[in-house]
Amino acid sequence: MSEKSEARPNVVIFCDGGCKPNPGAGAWAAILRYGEKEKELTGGERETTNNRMELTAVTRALEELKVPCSVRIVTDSEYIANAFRQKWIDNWKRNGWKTASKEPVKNKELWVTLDALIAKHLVTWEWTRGHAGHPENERCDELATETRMKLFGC
Amino acid sequence: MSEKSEARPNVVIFCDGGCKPNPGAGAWAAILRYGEKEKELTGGERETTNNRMELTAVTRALEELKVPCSVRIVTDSEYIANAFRQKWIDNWKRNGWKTASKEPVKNKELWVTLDALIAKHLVTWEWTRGHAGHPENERCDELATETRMKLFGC
RNA sequence: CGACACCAUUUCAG
DNA sequence: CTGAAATGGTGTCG
Repeated sequence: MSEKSEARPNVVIFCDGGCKPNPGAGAWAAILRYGEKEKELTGGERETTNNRMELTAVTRALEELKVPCSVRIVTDSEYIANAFRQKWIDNWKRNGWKTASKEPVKNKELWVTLDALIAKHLVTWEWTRGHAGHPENERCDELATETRMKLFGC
Repeated sequence: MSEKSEARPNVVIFCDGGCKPNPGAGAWAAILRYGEKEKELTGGERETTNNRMELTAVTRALEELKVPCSVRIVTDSEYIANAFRQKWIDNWKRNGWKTASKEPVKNKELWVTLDALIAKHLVTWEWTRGHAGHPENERCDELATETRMKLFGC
């Protein structure tokens, strides 16, 4: 009910990423929804991991937003959702990007980029179980698979 | 070209196993080829799994060999082929028969038996995709199905 | 130890 | 085409 959030456009982002094999040829996809408008984004990399693709999907989607928004992000990656919902990332930043077991956090550059994008918006995270019939999640899955096949023939 | 391998008879083993339903009534079959000679083996169990039948097929075939041989084993089970080609079994032995995800390896007794048999021979593994027209693989498939029907009527 | 995701093969059912 | 079981692997975190 704050004046701040009322001023922001409401956007929903669905995203997914995959890799075949893992690690290997990967692809990602995202759907941005703003009112009646929808945009689909997708891309791939020849040598990557499943988690990097999941991170890339969110990041690329957020990069589309030109003004501060209220964003609901729907992902099936607990790796990503928990990093923000359970504040893992706050701990990482606090202690020099080390995990709870003192190992360096993987994919740090991607996390830093994502974290900076997140800061511009009012973000709520929603986790949905993969392959459980969620329409937009399944659409992203298909899109990413399609992209991977187009780009890498597998 | 080593004297060791020249001394060994050259044998080829084709094998397959199945289960209907899975788990349930299963059967296996193997073809041993040594020069012009061929022997067919088959058997079944009332309550088993697909993978146990695949393992049993190889094991029973190897048990026929009375002297150390050069053996080419042709299977459509990546479960079995990878256990040896990708050295899964070495890892299992190293860390107390736990899988990569710390679960106990299934069918351990069968693996141990098979591993001991393997050690007596010079074995090369060949994987062939199931139901892809490989004549001996299809023959084994037929044989096993026949056995399952004879023994369990299904 | 737990969780999620990604992937491979086989075996079946409809 | 749609399911599920039997088995394995990696990517990542608490």
